[in-house]
Amino acid sequence: MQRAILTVPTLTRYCNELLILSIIGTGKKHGYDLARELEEQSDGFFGFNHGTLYPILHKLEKDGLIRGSWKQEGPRRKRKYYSLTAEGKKYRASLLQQWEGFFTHFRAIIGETAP
Amino acid sequence: MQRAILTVPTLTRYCNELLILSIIGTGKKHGYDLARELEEQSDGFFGFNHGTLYPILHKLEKDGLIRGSWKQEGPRRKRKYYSLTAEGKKYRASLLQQWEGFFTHFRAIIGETAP
DNA sequence: TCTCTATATATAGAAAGTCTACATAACTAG
DNA sequence: CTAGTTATGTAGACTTTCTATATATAGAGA
Repeated sequence: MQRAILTVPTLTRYCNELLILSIIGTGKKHGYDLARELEEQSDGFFGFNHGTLYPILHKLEKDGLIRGSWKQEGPRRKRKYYSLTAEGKKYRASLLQQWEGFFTHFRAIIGETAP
Repeated sequence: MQRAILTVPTLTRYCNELLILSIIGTGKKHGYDLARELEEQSDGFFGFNHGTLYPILHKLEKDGLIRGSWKQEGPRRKRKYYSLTAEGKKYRASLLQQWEGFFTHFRAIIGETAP
């Protein structure tokens, strides 16, 4: 059997990427806004450190999965907005599929969570 | 809201612990056997490197979550068998609960996986 | 007997990735 | 005009896994 990319050791990284790609997928976002939306949508459960978020965004952009463009806003303020590329959409779909596999296998081993 | 311990950054570690505690929970196991069972039960999806597994077992033992005891087997062969302590059972239950919370929030953000 | 493979435990150092803290700057409300 | 929020970014510490190596027993096959 082919070993999944979403094994436990790489889990953190792929989960972060999936969260980011999913939120960007709902419309153009800049980094700071993205972190806030993640926190709001999860009732504070998830939260990116900025020192974690920005390097991941840079990496995703370098890999061609998202496209960033600076936008002048106000007289001096600039924000960098990101959107998914076609490759990014494919990548997100593959991560979702991997996630399903992970969840199924993981759940089978850890058992049910009845109280 | 109280921040969960099973956030994305700590996910890998807690997943590994949960897998280990779950398999040990089904009966006394030694390390090598544990790795094999994990691989078999997940159809090869999961697999521990030995360099990862043994340090985790030592840490869990040091923290009083599992108890290890050497057992003479054959004339010269020794194996170290592990079993869950009462504290380990509680810890596993808390990890399971955290996992549920994680999954619910994560799924809400990444959306459905329809093809 | 000898050799190769599997079983079994363990550790050292490399590699990957996140976290904390800091740096910079503009906007906003009082 | 000052304090807090918005906004992006980097450096270095820290945590954890991964790869590779070391050691030793058991069993199968030539």
